[in-house]
Amino acid sequence: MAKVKTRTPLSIETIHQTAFLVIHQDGLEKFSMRTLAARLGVDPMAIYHHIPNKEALMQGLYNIIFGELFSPTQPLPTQWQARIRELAYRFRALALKYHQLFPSLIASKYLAYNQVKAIEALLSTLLDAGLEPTSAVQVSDSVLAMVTGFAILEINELRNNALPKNTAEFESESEFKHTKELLEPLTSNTFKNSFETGLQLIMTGIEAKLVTK
Amino acid sequence: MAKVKTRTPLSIETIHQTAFLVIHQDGLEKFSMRTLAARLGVDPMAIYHHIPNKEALMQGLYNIIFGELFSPTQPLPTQWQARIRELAYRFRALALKYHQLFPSLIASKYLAYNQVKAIEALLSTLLDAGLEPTSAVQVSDSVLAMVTGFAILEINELRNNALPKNTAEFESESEFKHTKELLEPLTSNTFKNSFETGLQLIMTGIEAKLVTK
DNA sequence: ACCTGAACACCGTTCAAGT
DNA sequence: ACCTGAACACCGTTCAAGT
Repeated sequence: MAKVKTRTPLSIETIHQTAFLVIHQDGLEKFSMRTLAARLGVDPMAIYHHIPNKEALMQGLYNIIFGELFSPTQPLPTQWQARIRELAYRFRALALKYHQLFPSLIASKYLAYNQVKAIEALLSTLLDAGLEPTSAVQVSDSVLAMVTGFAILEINELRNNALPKNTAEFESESEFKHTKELLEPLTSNTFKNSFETGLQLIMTGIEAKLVTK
Repeated sequence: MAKVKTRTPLSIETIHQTAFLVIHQDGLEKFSMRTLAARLGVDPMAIYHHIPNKEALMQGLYNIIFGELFSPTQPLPTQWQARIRELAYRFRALALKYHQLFPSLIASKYLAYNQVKAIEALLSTLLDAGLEPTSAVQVSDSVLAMVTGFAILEINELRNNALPKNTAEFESESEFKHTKELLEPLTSNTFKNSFETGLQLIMTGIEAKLVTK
């Protein structure tokens, strides 16, 4: 007679799944091997049977996140400009969806397998567009840098602190002369607008590169 | 008669200075309030008399780092293109100099005062170039995003893992068709080259924006 | 094969006390 | 005003043991 109290055995999938849950609900600060184990209803050390250490667990999460870039339901456009835009916007969407995890993901020293796949997709597209291999690598780095930078800018809502709420106080103690004309655009402009502008700057630059070739 | 054993009293400056030393020598992982106190020859709690918590200490370090952007010995160029390039390259130089600290600096939710000053310098320059305020903000965000992204790319030497050392193995298990023509540029191209290319892409884009205005 | 429990070597920080 | 020391509530991880 089989035991009734047989719990579903701990699997790497449930570990990942529960980790996403804990991080999303309680934030990355509250997330630890011990809080994760508690949520799993398991001894902290049980997790180590499926994963060598916390760093490996995090890398697994990062890889799952980037796997979503290639959801088969939505194929990438064929035109190279549209492909690059689509990849960039998918990256941004992931950054916002997993905003708790993204800053640490970005700071990570390693690339997950699905991140490499994303870079390959970028490189392929740029080669198809007609760039030389060396140019393609450099432009790919540039696109990657920009979307990465925008991710943390947007997640941390930086630049919202770039100018103070109290304009008068600021003007008195700063040599910055453009506060008045910039206060309105700085507060009203969204990061999505900036992201779009940044993408356009790069696309214009690429097209100029293709013409002068 | 004054005591002989009077040590130089702990100051915020020596705390910062020693923190930079410890982090540079032993890495950010080894850095803690306790290891810092040990290096200062002081009880861990002595530090808390000069600083509210570790987060504030880190913010202080970040602010000092960005203070170096405005070293009075080297004034910024007057021409707007040269100014932006100079600011970008100074940012990159700081990222490489303080590579141990930069990933956590970038992931930080707050902007240090001198970071705000740097953004102001960028914005001023773009207004001087002739951009509308709204455009200036969006382009400033783009430049900031790109240099920020390149900082972590270069520090973590990412993209070096983008393609495997073993080409044969890779080709067999991947749909990626461009390995051969990209292997050479991917290994030989430096991030400095990519940084320069990224900057050119943006500058070209800005100039196109100014013409069509 | 999978999980547990005690233990180790750490953290940041509070709080009461010393000079 | 400045520093100390014990203590609290945590970490990630090793190691020996249990089923």
